Amino acid sequence: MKITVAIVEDDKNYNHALKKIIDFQEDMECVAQFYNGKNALQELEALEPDVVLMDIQLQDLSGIDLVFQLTETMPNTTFVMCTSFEDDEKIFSALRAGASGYLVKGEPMDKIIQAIQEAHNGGAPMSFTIAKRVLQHFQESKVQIQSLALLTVTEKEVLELLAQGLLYKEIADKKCVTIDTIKKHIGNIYKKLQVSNKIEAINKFNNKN
Amino acid sequence: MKITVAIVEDDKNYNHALKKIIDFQEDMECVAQFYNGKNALQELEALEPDVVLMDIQLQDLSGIDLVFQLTETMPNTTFVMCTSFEDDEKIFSALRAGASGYLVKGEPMDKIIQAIQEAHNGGAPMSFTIAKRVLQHFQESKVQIQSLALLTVTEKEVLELLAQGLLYKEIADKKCVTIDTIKKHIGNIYKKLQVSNKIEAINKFNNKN
DNA sequence: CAATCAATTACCCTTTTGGGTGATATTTTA
DNA sequence: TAAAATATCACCCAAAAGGGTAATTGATTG
Repeated sequence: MKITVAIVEDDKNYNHALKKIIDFQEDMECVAQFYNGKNALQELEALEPDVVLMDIQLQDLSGIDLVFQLTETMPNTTFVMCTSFEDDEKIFSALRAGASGYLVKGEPMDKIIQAIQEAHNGGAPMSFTIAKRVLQHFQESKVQIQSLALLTVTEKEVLELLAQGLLYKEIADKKCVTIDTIKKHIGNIYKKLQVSNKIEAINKFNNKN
Repeated sequence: MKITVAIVEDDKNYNHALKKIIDFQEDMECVAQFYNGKNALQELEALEPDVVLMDIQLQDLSGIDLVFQLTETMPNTTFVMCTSFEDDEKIFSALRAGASGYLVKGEPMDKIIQAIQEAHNGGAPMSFTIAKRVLQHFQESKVQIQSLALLTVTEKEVLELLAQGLLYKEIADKKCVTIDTIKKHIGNIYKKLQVSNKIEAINKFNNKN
């Protein structure tokens, strides 16, 4: 069985080039080409391709929104984003929307073929630069982790519970101490983290900011 | 210039096998082998290898803690984790600690060589299964995004500001409305998200939980 | 051994939140 | 067009959060 592939890409030349190289493969077949988001949204569901190569910036719709909707109704299809520029937020929105892979254009054609196969096998093909961004996303939290190291064990436990949305009273009950003790701990936490309310503290805890 | 590589791995056989294959490469050289964390911690800094292959579970220390400390003092060294099993939490702690790559053992040797090169070139080599886990991590948030779709544009803006740690008053000023309006919006947000305080709302917004 | 740190409790006070009700103008939708 | 949703403002009230001071106990550390 050939892997069926659909292309959603408004650059006609690139779209055609992709089709050519896909059809050239023995184990692949390009079953549809779309040049805008609207048509893709209407017709893709009926086609049920194995893999969709999706441009991120279409004129009419955002490829990310498209993926967000289509992954709901097409559980057996995997989506690989293709984009000419890498914007941090775009990468993460696309991954959250349900994309299985993320390639930058200009990737050599054999890499794209390899990515289609990898995506179809349940993998997560990512371009060199994209994988690096994803890594950096995790490492940004390191600074926060270090500031959390200032906290005592009890303070960390309290902050953890606070981050879960518990009230002072509830934390006090859970730890079997009075609410005043919890207030004191939280006051100390705020001083150490140099914040002045729950949310700022929790943002540090959750390595946001 | 050869890429200098150090190995921290308590399985002697695997450690030796890695050294052999690395030294076999024309552009690489294994400059040190460690069989426990303590020695590695003491000696790695002086060696300044380009790449360290680090086992996650050493008998004496956690490879993750080791990476956390060493990345501080060795900014020019990249760390690639090697592990025999993939535990979600371990993966993300390792990445947060500063690892640049993450391989599962049993990866063919040529993949490991390729990973060393990729890591040294600033990339983020990850085994197939690891990359997939990382992807899934992002996609877990999709449910939350959908519940946020219930909110109106204004409500989303208010929630965004709330999540940044602004007070009602500050949000009101920024949007040039009264604090009562903001209170009303926030009340509506809580009803729609079925929560009863800031933190629960923000946790949904930040796709935690 | 003295000093510091950690955890605990208490009491004071103000500000911030959250929930309720009600009203008005505008826009969207059925 | 009538009904529903949205955005706006107001007032009331109670609960929760945050900041200050002070004191006790136990553990750790210089």
